[in-house]
Amino acid sequence: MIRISDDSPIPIYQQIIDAMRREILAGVFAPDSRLPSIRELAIELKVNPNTVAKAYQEMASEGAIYFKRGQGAYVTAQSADDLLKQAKAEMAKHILEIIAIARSLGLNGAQVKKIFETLLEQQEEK
Amino acid sequence: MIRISDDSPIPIYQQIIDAMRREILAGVFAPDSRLPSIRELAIELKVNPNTVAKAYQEMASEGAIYFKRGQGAYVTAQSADDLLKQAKAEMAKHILEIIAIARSLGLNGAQVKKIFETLLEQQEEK
Amino acid sequence: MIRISDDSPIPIYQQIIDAMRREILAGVFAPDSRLPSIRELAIELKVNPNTVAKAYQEMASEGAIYFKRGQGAYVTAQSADDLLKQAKAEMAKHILEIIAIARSLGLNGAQVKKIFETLLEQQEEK
Amino acid sequence: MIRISDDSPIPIYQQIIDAMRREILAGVFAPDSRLPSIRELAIELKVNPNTVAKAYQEMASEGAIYFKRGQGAYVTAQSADDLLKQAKAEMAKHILEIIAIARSLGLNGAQVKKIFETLLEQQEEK
DNA sequence: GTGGTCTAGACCACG
DNA sequence: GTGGTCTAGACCACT
Repeated sequence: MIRISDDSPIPIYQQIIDAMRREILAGVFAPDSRLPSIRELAIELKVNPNTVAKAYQEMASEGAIYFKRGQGAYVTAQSADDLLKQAKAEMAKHILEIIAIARSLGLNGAQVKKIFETLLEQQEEK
Repeated sequence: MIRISDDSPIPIYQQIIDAMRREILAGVFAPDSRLPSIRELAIELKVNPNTVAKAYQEMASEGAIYFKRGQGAYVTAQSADDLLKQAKAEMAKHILEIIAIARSLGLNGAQVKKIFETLLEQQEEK
Repeated sequence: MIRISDDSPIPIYQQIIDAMRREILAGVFAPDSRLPSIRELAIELKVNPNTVAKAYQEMASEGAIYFKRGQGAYVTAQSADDLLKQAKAEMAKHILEIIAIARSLGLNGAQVKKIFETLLEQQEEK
Repeated sequence: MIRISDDSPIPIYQQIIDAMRREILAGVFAPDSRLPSIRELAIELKVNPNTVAKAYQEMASEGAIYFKRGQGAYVTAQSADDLLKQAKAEMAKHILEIIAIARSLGLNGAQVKKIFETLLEQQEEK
């Protein structure tokens, strides 16, 4: 199930994209399997169909899914592979940000690593 | 001094805040010292004065700086400490994001740590 | 026989019409000969019968085929001639499009001709 | 000026894209020059702003234009070059179609060429 | 039933 | 002023 946060700064259609990406990666939706229809998902998420359509459209233009006319949306075959690369790129971005902050604090790599490990442990306990 | 990226997804006012924070942390602006005026900074950064004003307002509401009527903006005394906390909070956010992505890929803590270290080394070489 | 592309931007019913036209022109279906039934063709093409029905309806309204009650669809007698005209009209449409594009590039007739010949040779080699 | 045909089968947002592409190619909009704002163009074309926004969004995702926050849309530097390639690709598609039709009629290359030239002359006289 | 297009109108962030 | 997001609701083509 997908949870949409209405008061998040992240646009709803982006939240849908993120959620679908994760489900595809997790294997919930196998390659060439059918995704929920725009209308179905819109009702389930209590969101306007246009918003879901925008999310699907975006994923289609990225090549992660494709449409069969009159039949709905399907997962692209190599979708999971591409998504994995994208996910890694995402993580790299965040690490870049962390490094930038660390530098402004005058921290070196070893210190950054330590902070990361500490936070990682804290998060994992939850 | 500060470089503003016009086509970054990060709002200009936010870029200004980030930059000022780093300069305060680095000691460029000491506690109770006067910051450049809105107009000066706007001209220097080739940016709309409203944008600089918004950045200063935001920082003032965070308590990092304060205004003296008719005299401009000054750095708050304990500002550096607060900024450090904020910086750590920022880093924590990014790490949270990384963990969230890693989990959607089904990775465990050890694997995440390894990826982080690898990426960290790659970035540091640059 | 006929190949239907499921992910083409061209509607399936249109693909069926195009294919049937070519087969009639090629003499596969002689005048007044019986076409495959809607159900048969639907099964053969792995397509919804409604889609084949739409294609046949469309062709019937163009006069290319006609229905005998309870007996199926038949090729119209002068159909081949009409189809030839239609085919030429189709080609004319495409040429019109090419000219429109060429004009927007500021090319004159001689230049368009040359481009066409070059591309034609390239395609024929395949 | 752009003319929008309301009863054309081509979507309005696509017509806008086509028109803008041609104007960029024709040099009406130079690289890094500002395009009319979404609202302006919407009023001029008597069309809903969302429709213009969709056209602009599409062009941006293709890399033909880019947005400066709060300032409007601008033409990408190498936009004209890319558009030229796209235009040639478009023409190639049409030629492919023509050849496919010609083959179903049993025509050879020389005959196709002749038909093309005849139609080209007819069109140019208009 | 499916998605695609379009309109109208609202609210928001950014400059 | 700029574009971005979202809703509501309509109509259409395709299967």
